[in-house]
Amino acid sequence: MNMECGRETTVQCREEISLSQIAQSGQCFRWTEVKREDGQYWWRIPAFRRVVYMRQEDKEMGRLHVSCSRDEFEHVWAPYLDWDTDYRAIRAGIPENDVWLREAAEKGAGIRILRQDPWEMMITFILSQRKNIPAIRLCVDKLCRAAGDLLGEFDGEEVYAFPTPAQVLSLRCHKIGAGSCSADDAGPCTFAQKGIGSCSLGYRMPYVHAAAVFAAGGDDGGFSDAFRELASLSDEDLLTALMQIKGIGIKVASCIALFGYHRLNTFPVDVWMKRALAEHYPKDFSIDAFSPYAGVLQQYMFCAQRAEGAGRR
DNA sequence: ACCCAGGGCCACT
DNA sequence: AGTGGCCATGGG
Repeated sequence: MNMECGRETTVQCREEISLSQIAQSGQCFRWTEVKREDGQYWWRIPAFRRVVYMRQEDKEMGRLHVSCSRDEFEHVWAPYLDWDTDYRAIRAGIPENDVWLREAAEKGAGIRILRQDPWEMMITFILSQRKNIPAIRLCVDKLCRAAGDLLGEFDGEEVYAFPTPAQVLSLRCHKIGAGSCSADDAGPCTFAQKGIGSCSLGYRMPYVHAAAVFAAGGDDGGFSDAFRELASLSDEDLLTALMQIKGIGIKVASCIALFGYHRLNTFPVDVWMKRALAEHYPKDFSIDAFSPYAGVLQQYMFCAQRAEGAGRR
């Protein structure tokens, strides 16, 4: 019996699933790989105001060891991992003649589209713009430490929940408001007080503020009606509604829809996707060919293109 | 020092 | 309706 872990459960997926591939797929920015007291490397995953550990052996593409009860896994983490979606069937639908994509999909067969918190995805991808992935991780971590609730101490470090809209607004940094602010503004600045500058938000600070204003609502620090209604919109209407928020353009809106609302046919086009399309597809190619799971295929493409790029640079 | 990053806004045509 | 400069910050 492992006293530290409390419990450990082994679960078996019916198809491939790879924690390391998911961690590298650019959709989650808070996973941390840690060596625990049992000598094993685990992914420490904070989400939904909880923390769970997961690991798997090298050749166990479908088996997971998790640090929670079977009941919690089934109700919280299996949905998070999109446990029941048939990704093999999705890969089987890739056009026969698209050899590059078929190869990319086989290499990335363990990727899942996580069902993450929509609000967290909204803020995360707003601040992702013009940042590389390590910088996004750093920025999200700073924001959680500055504004989120302490969940506890894990592996010798404090882990914080992702802040609520009200908590983001409560930062009251003089730079976060929409209006300009002179350097001698003596107003409160929680960011500075905590010694973390401005959470590295940079010019995205008013965008984060605008999203928090949109999402904040209710007297209980919950979400606004406008925010809650997003979930019921069609894919197209969801993108349009998201883009009404200053700082959310088509790419960020697509990421929010794909990773926060599990709209598997939305196809975020970033610099990597532009390279992939330029290098592997004809100029007049239409991504309609990727329907109805364009978003899943996009993740295979994203990982494959980044792997190619890493070799050249 | 240099270039780049899971872009978007705004002022120009 | 398209296009280019600009934005602030950290990694490689």
